[in-house]
Amino acid sequence: MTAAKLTDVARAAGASVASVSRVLNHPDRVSPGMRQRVEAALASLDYVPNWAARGLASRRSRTVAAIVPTLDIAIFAKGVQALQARLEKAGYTLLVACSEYDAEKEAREVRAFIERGVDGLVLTGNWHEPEVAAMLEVSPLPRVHTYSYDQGSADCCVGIDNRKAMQRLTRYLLDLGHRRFGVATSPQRDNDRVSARVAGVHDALAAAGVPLEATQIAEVPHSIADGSIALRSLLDRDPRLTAIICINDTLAIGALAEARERGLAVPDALSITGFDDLDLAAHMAPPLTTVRCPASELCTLAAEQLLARIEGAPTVERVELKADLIVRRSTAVPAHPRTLAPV
Amino acid sequence: MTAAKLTDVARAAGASVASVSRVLNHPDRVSPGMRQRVEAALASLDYVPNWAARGLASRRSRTVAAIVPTLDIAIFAKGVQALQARLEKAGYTLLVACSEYDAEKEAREVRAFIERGVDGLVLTGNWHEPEVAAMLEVSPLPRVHTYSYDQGSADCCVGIDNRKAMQRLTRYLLDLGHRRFGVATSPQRDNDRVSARVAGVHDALAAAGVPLEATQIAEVPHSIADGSIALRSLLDRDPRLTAIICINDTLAIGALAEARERGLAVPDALSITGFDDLDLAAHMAPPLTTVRCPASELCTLAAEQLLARIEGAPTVERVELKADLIVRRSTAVPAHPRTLAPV
DNA sequence: CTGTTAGCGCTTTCAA
DNA sequence: TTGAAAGCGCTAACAG
Repeated sequence: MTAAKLTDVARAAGASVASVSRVLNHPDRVSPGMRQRVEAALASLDYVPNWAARGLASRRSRTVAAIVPTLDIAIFAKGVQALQARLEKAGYTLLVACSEYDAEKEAREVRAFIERGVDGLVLTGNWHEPEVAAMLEVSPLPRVHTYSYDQGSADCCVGIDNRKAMQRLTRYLLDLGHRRFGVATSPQRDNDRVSARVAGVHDALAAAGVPLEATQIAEVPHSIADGSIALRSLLDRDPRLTAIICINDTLAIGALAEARERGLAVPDALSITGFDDLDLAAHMAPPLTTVRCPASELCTLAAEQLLARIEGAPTVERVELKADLIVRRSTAVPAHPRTLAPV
Repeated sequence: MTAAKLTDVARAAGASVASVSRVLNHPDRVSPGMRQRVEAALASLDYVPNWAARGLASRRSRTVAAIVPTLDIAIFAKGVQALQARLEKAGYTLLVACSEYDAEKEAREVRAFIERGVDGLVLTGNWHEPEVAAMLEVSPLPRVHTYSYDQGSADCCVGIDNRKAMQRLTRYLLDLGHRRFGVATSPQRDNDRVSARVAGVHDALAAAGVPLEATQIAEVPHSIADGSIALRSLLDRDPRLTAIICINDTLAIGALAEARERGLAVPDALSITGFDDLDLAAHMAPPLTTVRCPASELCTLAAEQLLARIEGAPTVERVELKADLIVRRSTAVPAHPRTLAPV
């Protein structure tokens, strides 16, 4: 027994395929009697629409694609989860791909999704290979950039102001009395979130007249272990550091582990901060001071913006979510604050 | 300028649409000269195939769907990541949905994906709503069940033997001298991985003649905080517990945090174990004793099995991966071992 | 090796 | 309100 198609339903209901199609897509344009007969036939035949045929005829796929760097970082996994949930509610399905922080791979994936005929695209960050913009120029597609808010973005973006948030965090550390900082970061290249965060540190430090040498910055990959490595190299270069700013919680967790390993008490001997506020952050030993990146809300909003655009909303909205500073117990007044003029 | 279609390319290349289609799909069945001309035309026209049309005509979507409970648990996010990577390599795209541990929602999603015309389905676990089997009976679809290995499964499954692994872990604890256990688990209902793990604990304990009352089992939801709650209720009911078996690392991390909160030294005063071996596990304080669930390998393999089945491999393979016990520093000999006959 | 052609299953004018 | 019919863009017989 092969799957029933529209003609079968039409025959069973004593109607035309057009009418059946109508009760499926525009039930209001059909008389109640007809609707009833057709619905009965639909049900009795276990009718299942063919997506490809529908897509071909209607030139819409009811599919949205998201490209994130990786799903192996909770903040993105959580975002995809939220995206999927919201999109599903609207009858859309979500395609996912990972760029692995490779701008060229991202561009290839964008191309593949365009071919694939998706109705919309969710991208991570505002910076992409120029080729991406070019492709989207040729086949204009509703799209939204997520996670970072960029006032100047030509497209719709919903995210946080990473730079500002990091300025705030740095200032908090400065206020605590810290003057010797180390920063542990993932590669800044092609990553506007990360580079904005590092810029935020520079901003705040420069404003306070506190120097930050190149040797006080460790750029490492993305794993927890890399956080440990970063702390190690930072401390090896300058054991007098009193505060380590990690550009995300993952790195911070690694740094915390390394500090423990070295017998360095956090926060008494060393303050460590993260960024993102993963569920984990609150459960570390000690609980991590960090900045909350509201991934779920952010992506839910992004999905809504995208949906609106797909259904024809003309405006390009840029939405900034706030990124609160969450002070917990991984930060404190430095053990031996150098006596300096207040900032 | 609207997108070029096959007929345009054919005209430009002075060939028939069939030939163009051939160089696209079966380049080997075409003469080199023809291929060259067509490829030139393809390139000069920036030809992009229409996925829906292709799917409709070929009755294949080159799309695979995966349903996982959530992406908010690293082990699943990592699996989806691996799935996507392997599938992408084979020219397939991945659709993702989350069941949120709701068997009925999972069934609805299966239905939606069948409608959607996916070529294959990746499911989590071996247990599903009966309706799922029924639907897959009606529209037979290559599918693979992941994470748990079940000898008796009628379908292809690739996973670990959760029960056996947990028996092993429990025996290890028993050998250490523990006799008073608590187990922290997520809901067992509709979840064969979890229930198998709990069964494994029962097996090993029963074999050793060590009792496990209902009060020694705390069933909580899935978050880290729930792990803390579980430990709290377990200890409140019986402060003499010396070992807490958490059915996954997430719960264990919560338990660890709670132990710390209560001033209970791990492992000296209390041993705690996890399951999964998330990246995190090794970086906890103390590093977590756990069982490794090789999510990436597992899902890569699952993707390959599925691909093989889609391309026509007839056999149903069941693949068991080994789940190693990873002993770290969250477990030790109990502080006050009761003197009992050796197990 | 190449071209002709008949669909794939559905949506959507256009008439009735 | 309903139906007939013309595609949507592509693949895969089939014939040459």
